[in-house]
Amino acid sequence: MARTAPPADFYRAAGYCAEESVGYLMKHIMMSIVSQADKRLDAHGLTSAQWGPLMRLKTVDGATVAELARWLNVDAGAMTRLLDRLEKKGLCKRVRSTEDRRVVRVELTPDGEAAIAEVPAVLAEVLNAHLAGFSKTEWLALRNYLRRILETGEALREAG
Amino acid sequence: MARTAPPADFYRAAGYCAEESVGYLMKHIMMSIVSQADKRLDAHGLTSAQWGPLMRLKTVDGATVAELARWLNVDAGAMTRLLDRLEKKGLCKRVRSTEDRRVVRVELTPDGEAAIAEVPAVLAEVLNAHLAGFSKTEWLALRNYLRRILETGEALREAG
DNA sequence: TGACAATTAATGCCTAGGCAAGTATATTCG
DNA sequence: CGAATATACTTGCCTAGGCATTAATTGTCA
Repeated sequence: MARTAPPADFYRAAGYCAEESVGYLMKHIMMSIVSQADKRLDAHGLTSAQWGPLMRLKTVDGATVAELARWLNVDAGAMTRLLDRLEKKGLCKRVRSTEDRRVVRVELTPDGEAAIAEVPAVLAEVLNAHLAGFSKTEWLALRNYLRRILETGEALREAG
Repeated sequence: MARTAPPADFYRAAGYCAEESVGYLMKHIMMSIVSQADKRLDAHGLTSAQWGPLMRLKTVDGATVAELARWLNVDAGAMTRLLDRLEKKGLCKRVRSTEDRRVVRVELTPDGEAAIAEVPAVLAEVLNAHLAGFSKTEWLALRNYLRRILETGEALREAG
């Protein structure tokens, strides 16, 4: 395992200011992105939480509940209930596996495929709108920063 | 109103890849930060959603429900229920205003003040841990990028 | 083989947010 | 003054996630 860098020293308990925290900024950016995407996806009968598993099913049809939950980094119970709602709307269906009878495979229905048709366009549009004014160099730098933070966060979780 | 830059052109519907999206990256970074902070704040009986209003009350004691909701960018109904839970735990109390009887002022109790004593240290620690390996220049650049995106997002909301 | 452990899904109970409708109070204007 | 309007919560109903427990099934190993 690669040795990890020591923690940074940018924030301190005394005089901590929310508006200067990258956490505060990212939280509010995400709220903006999600609400914009929700507004546009509402017309297709989807919420921002629902297109995730459907999009995953588009590339990995027959994925299991556990796989979807891991992929989206959510609880298995939450995924069960999310699939309940999607199945009730007829966008996917569950099929008990015959090889391993514990496993449930999830399949996209034609209605489900239709529902997610516009999702990539909506996401691209919303992201591009939020990145107005960014040069390609800046965008790449931002993406690298974010990737590094995410890797550090994953290392933190593994370290406990 | 300042003229806004045209949307960027970094993402496209065809071949859209979640892992390359700054939205996906920020979402998972926030999940990591929140879960780390939650783990540490659990010892003080707080959740990540609960320290927000309490910290705001520390600087603006007697803030109204509407002010707290605006500050945290959440629904007024959600704030009402969050305060229900905080009040039940004895961390704050509601006082009906006498000047304007529609208004409810929220005040921090001694238990509430004690509960948030460690919050700034926890937040600083979690953020610094996630920023391990960042130079001060990189951190400032990241913060600027995030601020610009947030401003663009707010302009989008106002524009509708 | 048979007890034990591990895995998969599902369920109950909790916190939590969005939206819409309702209630109480305050303000504005004819 | 009095009706219309606006504001400040509150509540109900929905989606949504975390944690703990349970049931069914599979794998392991003595």
